[in-house]
Amino acid sequence: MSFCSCSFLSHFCPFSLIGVIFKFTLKLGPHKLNFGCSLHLLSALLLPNLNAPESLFLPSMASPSNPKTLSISSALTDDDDFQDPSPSQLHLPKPTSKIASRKPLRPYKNATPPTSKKPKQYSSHVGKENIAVVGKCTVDFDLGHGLDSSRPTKKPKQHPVSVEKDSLAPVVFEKSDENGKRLNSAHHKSESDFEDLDLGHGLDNIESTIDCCSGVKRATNEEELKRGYLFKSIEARLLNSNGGLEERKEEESEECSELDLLLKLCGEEDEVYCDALTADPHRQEECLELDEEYGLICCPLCGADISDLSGEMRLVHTNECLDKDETPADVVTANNDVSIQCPGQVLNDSPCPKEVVHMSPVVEWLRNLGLPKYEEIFVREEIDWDTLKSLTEEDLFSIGVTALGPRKKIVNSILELRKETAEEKVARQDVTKITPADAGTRPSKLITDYFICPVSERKKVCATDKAQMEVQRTCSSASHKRIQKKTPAKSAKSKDIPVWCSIPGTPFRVDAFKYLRRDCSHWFLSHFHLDHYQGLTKSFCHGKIYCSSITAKLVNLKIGIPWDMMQVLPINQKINIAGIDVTCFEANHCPGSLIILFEPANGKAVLHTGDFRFCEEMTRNAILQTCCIHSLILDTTYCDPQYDFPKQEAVIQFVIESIQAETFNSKTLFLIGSYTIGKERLFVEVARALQKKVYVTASKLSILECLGFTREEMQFFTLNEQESQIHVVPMWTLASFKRLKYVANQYARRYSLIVAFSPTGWSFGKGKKKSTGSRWQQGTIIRYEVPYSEHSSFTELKEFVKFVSPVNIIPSVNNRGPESSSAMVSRLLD
DNA sequence: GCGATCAGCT
DNA sequence: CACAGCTGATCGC
Repeated sequence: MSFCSCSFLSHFCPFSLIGVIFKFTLKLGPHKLNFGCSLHLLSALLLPNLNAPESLFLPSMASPSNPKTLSISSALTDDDDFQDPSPSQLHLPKPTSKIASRKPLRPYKNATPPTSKKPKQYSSHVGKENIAVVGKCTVDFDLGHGLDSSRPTKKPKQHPVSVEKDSLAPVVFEKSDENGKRLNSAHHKSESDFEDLDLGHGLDNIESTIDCCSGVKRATNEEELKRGYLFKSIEARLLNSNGGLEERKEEESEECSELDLLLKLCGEEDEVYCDALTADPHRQEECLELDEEYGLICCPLCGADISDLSGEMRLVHTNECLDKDETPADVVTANNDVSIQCPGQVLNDSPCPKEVVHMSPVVEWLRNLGLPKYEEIFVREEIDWDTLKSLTEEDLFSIGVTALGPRKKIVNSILELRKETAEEKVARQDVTKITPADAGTRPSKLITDYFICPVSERKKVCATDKAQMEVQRTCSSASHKRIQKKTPAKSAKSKDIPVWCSIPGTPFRVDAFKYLRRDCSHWFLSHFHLDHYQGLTKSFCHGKIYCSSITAKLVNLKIGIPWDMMQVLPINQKINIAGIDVTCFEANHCPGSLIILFEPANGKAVLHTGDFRFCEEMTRNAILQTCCIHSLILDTTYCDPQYDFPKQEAVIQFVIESIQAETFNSKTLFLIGSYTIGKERLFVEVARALQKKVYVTASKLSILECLGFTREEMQFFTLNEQESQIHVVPMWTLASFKRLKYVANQYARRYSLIVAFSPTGWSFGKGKKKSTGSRWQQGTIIRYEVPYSEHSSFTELKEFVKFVSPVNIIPSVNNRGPESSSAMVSRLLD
């Protein structure tokens, strides 16, 4: 059944010697791997002075339709045509290997949240210590220092460009009823409908490395924190240090200064106070009850009765009114009906909220801090907003807030309030200085921001500056639009929120921590990669963070966000958050990555893919099969036909075989690149196939412990670098030969050859060879770029779009505006 | 000195 | 180019 995979021969053998290939079957653990037997002999003869050709002759991607088939190029033919195998290529059955048919990794359900610590002086960066350990060096060398002087510039990945929804050419798909999958009327399923679905075919059944553990527990064993390397880690320092709570100062002061504008634009002094910050559904119910008690609440823009909406949904409603600009569009009303907004309606003419909802700002504030249990104490002690600001830690202790955590939290927040009060004064002075000309170009803020300012604060602001009336008059003509910020953006936080970070019809944001605002209290994090959680710090106080169990563990471990700020989202199970149905699916990107389905009351479901790699299992998911997606926020990282890289299995197989070909030489060191999280599957499968341990650093192990590997899988990792010649290292250490040489020097005594694997989809881009790997060599260092991608290939993107058949597609990567957006969408629909 | 942020780089 | 992230400079406290 097994056939020789001779591809790697060409790496090490002179052409003249590759003519004859003997075959043998090598048994390793559960796998049979077959290699040309001449390989070992020839390679041994040639080492260490390798003189290999540039190209690789490797098994091509297994055909999707027949994963058992590998296309193997002739040893004497440069495999430059991966995508279009030449007729001369042999098509042989794939060796019986678990890789292709193996069940993906299962999570280790009982994994204890790790408590990694590492000495600060050892390394200040995750992964950097790897090299130090690897090299057993006694000197502190830094691979990042001055190794490469020529550094090309790079644009930021995501430009915070606001893309108007309208500018994204809506794509209308034919709704197919094929296999009952997509029906025009299959909209907005009820809870019971979903209960009837066969979830057995959902992603629950997909075994994966990125499965979530349910029931996340807080780091339970405090003792573990204090032991060994875990104690002094950067993570520990993050956890232990006190963070400042400054980041909202500017926003707060702005909100309060601009609050007057809105109130005056409304032409009334009435107070509206909506609970916009709580993530607690009970609280929203309370808010609603209060509203009803006092009467109607209308949208200040369109005048619709929004009394029946929750505070959150009122925000959504009014934001959408603002977003609609002059284009008549649907607006969510209290009855979830669709109404037409009056074009050009200005605030001056807008009906204002008629009644006031009084809720103690102190109670509100406590709830926002996640400390509702102290409400009773504060009410009993008759602490009002002003008194609150003068409370000291001793005061808190004396009234019964004895627990250290909450007390500190309250003290920090009070300090912040004091600062805000001071800044409000400054802000008010600033407003008085704005000339009408300035005001016309003033930056904006959501009208809904005004709903969340505590009544007492608003009163204060209202009572002051008459000059604001001037500003209001100037602004009113454009007041139905978002006004520009009054000062140039200092940071991303004050920039416009990209369209792919907001979920239309909901008050939710996804991966939008760079754009923290007070108008949102539901922050979704699709996965734990820097470009998605950037802006999230341990001083985060803008509401609740929603993410997978694995992501929550990492957020807690690496950033220090307390568990009570996070809510773990279940997989394949619909839950209700702030009145909106939310269902999560595994994204097949990195461990813990999620695709999130939002089903707002307006019936326009939004599917946010986060970063994802489409796989066939997704098409078998009953919920995705039946739900009509209105907007698809899509990971368009590789939205270009040139990125048609192979399946992960094929690349894994290539790496396994490449390593296998060399393991006879005990003086070969294999390095596999990895991100903080990501690429785990590659080195786990290598370990499994070769039945060898892989060396990881303590820091990396602490992360791996979060990822839900089984006990069996965890045993593939070792902290003893002597125990394995396969080492997992940060990707950046493999970025250049210069760095690799540095590593090689550290290993000079033990290893005569370094073979590094850099797994990334970019190795398949323009000007790259279309193969499962490109091989580069300098002396005794061999560097493979293997197109192991955790994003969807272009083909997969097209398949996914076809499967989902959305009305709108919103590209979330490389989206620099309407032009690039529609170009990507067009490519996907071609 | 520390944390947060950003630009510049691979 | 960009994946994801490292590094040093700077700022504010």
